[in-house]
Amino acid sequence: MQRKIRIKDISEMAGVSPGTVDRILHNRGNVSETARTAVGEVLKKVNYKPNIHISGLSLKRKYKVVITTPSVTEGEYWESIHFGIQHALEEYENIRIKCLVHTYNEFDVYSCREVYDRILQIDADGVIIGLTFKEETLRLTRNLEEKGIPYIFVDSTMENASPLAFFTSDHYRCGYLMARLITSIIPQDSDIGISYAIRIGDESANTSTLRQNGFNAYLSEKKKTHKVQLIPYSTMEPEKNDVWVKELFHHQHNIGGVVFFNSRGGLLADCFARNGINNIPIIGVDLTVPNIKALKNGYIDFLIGQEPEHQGSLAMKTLIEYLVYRRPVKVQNYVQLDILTKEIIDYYNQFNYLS
Amino acid sequence: MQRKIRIKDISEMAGVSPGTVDRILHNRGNVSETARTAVGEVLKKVNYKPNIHISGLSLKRKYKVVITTPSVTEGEYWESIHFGIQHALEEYENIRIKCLVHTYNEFDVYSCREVYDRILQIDADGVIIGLTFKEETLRLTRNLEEKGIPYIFVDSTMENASPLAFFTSDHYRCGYLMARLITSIIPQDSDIGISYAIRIGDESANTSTLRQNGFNAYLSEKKKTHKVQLIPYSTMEPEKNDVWVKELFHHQHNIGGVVFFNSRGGLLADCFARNGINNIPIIGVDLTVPNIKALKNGYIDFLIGQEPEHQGSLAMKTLIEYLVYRRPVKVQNYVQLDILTKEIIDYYNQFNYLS
DNA sequence: CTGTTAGCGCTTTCAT
DNA sequence: ATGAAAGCGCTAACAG
Repeated sequence: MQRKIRIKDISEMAGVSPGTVDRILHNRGNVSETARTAVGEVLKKVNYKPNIHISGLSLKRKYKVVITTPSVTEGEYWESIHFGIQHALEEYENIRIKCLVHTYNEFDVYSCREVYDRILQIDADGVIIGLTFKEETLRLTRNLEEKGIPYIFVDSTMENASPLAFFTSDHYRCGYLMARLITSIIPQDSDIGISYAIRIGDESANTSTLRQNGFNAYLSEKKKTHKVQLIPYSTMEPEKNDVWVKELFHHQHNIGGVVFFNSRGGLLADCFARNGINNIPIIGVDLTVPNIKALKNGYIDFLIGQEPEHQGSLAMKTLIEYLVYRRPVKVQNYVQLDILTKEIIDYYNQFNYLS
Repeated sequence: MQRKIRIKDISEMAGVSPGTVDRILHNRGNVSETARTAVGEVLKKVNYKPNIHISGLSLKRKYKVVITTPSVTEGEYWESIHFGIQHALEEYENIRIKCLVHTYNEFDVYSCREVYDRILQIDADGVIIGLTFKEETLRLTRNLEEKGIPYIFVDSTMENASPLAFFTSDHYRCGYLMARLITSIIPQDSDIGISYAIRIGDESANTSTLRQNGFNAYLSEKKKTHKVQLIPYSTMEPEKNDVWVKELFHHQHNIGGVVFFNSRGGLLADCFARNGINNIPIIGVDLTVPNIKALKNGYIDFLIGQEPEHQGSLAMKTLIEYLVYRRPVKVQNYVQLDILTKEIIDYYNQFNYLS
């Protein structure tokens, strides 16, 4: 294992000064073709890996990064994404990054538009986007592209956009997995209840739909004959939920298990608990505080996690490495899908070890 | 958000020079009581967080770290642990660490003793231990303790030792989880086959036993009435395995599912495949290459992963931070237990994003 | 266009 | 016992 190669080593090999090598590495211009080729030759031979921490030490450049996601509620999904972003910033503490967080109301497209307009006023170096409204976001990304500002998606991605990268879980596969799990633990002839969130307006949540598609795909691929019953759920008028649930379950019913494709299933589990509905397996997504509580209490059987901290952290790290070194970026990045149960949820805390 | 506090800031507040602050921070001695208390006062007030990357830049001290584990086979469990350790070393590239890897034959206590004797000759700054033989390891750790050399366990820990820390999964809980999973997918009145590895000598694998205990605990807690049938498995005489398996399954049998508590289950799955035994759910541990293959092919239904890369990486990071800053260390560290299925195994590749 | 120099935060060395 | 100064690898500012 040889000594690490430094800029000084390269400059000596190429017969130029360290300053010139630096200029070449960072495309700062003011370099003769001769010098460029000489250094290029050396770079081909040696495996130079710049040390970003030390770069940061002398890098005067300040970067402005905008983060835009739905509003952050404590203990919920988006908070984890933001934690991950913070974690990356701590790891790259030597790079001077100003983080501007702009959140919008995910149930209100006007709020989103307003926030996006504000973002477009900012002369940002990069943007991390957690999207909800496709049309609005498309307008944003088009504008960013015109300005040459790179952007990265977290949580989900979108057609017709050209992000620098995206970090999401495979929502379709998530639904597919949920179908496999629920069908493996309920009787073959029972029905499956699907909880769906009532939304105002025509924007249906992208990720839930993808999961639903994956779910359906599994059922038809495996020729499963379970009937599906929809269970409405309202965030706006929570008092209705109990009524709906009662209606469905206090009659004769054949529901063997329930799945939910959005992250609010813990609340449905509460609703079941209140109405004395036990022994119905529930499978859901996201490790929000209410969901985890329901998992621990035994109301939810499986939760699928999509590593939000990891998504946020990877997005920010990727953006930083791109901004500082123009490091080539892999566009499609699918994070792991975690299956959590009551038995192992206690060990599910990432990033709590050292920092 | 205020500017980060530096040593220079502290020295100015305490009315001493940066050199003195450094001496205090690192317990290098040659400091008057007056200076120590003055700086101590300031440190209490401000939240100084040293920057280990920059420290490394000027740190002349070289550290020698010994890694000792069972021999590493490609695609197997211990390789992942070593990958994780490498990953941590890359992240802390500025710290000069010489890594001495000493592996032993995990089926041969004499090999282990020999390796440990060699290790004791080394004047190491720290040791990372993946243990197999308890008695031998106890002798090693006693000696290390006498010499004041800190050591960290990965994969499993041991009573009567005083490691700086250990990073393992909760094996008991792992077995408990496996019991929950298998019983939720097999008929109530069917038997469960348990594959066990035949070992030479009286050393039974610690981790497998713990898993077995957890498994049994679940069955009795939940009053499960499944009968358990043992299926021997030999690494030494693989030709016997087919015979045993045939014997068990070609008679009338009532085995609804099989679990294995060691990492070699993929081979048993192969054995099943060769003998035309399908449709028997198998649950196992560890994401070795053969296991993953069997999972993808549908021969294994669930694999439990214990984040070996993470274990290795955390162990090394912890050791480094302790060596450089005497950072206080949390002793007991349980990593996550991952439940993997065919559907999501493709997304299970850690550390593949940026490095 | 290019080499030299100073300086980032930290540790180490060298005077004092 | 302590402050001042040099230097780690890198980038930025300056002088040519």
